[in-house]
Amino acid sequence: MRIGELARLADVTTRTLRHYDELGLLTGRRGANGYRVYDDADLRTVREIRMLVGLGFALEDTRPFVECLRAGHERAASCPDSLAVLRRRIAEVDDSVDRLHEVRGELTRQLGEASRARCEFSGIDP
Amino acid sequence: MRIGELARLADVTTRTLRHYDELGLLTGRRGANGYRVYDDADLRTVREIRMLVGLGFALEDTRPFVECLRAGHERAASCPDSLAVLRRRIAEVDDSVDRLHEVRGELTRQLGEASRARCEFSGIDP
DNA sequence: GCTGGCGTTCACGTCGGCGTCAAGGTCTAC
DNA sequence: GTAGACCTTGACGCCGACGTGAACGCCAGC
Repeated sequence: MRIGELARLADVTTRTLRHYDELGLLTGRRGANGYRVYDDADLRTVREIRMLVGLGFALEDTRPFVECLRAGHERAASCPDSLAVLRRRIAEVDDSVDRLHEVRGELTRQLGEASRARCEFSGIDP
Repeated sequence: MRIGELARLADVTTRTLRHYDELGLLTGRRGANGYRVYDDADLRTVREIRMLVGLGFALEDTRPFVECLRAGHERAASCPDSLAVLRRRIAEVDDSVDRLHEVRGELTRQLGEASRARCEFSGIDP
């Protein structure tokens, strides 16, 4: 299939697929006329990339998964490099959640103090 | 005081202060020589901005707080607009935490499936 | 043969929050 | 009077993941 059809099937734009090509992430074959030619494996790969991006991975971090698929593995995450990136991402998410909890605490503290200040100003007892 | 001293006291760069000036966020007075002139209130404002940025606010979202201080209020968060932005940010944080929990669940699911796949491949019983 | 719908490459624009020059003006100390 | 430590504006660079448009090639159907 050509780039337009793959884009429709994978629900991305052709620009996105060309971008992946530029990055060497999804380097399809070329037809005699210079057109990019893709197959079902490429569709599978794009879907994998989009799933990972949806989980917060940078495109560069999806590379091990893509290569794992290209190596013939059923599951893109089953290669050592993929697993390492996966675990790293989990650690990042945990850190983010921790930081957000701290931030949330500080935000509510600020909200409470500001509300009290407004009540005093209005002469309202909290 | 001039821009360099304020930068030192607030632990930011002069570029940062000029950037705030460009945004109209911290428009100081000008001396006879064209130099920016700041006072203690400006220092307080910069510290407020940096604190808010540390809590994930965009610079534009700090504007209500800055204006609240300029209006003479003790607490930058005690004005209606500040409170609205504050509450909105709390909601954003809650959404982010929820999304990160979902992401974390999906990540561990992927990790589990990939590990099982590797064990089957190695002939190791999980 | 020509229109329309595909495809191609090149290359700049977007968003935020500055960093990092460059080219110059100002003020102080020696 | 001159070094150097401050200040000014202007303008491009950076990061990531594309959007957007220009200018062109290819091919099917009428």
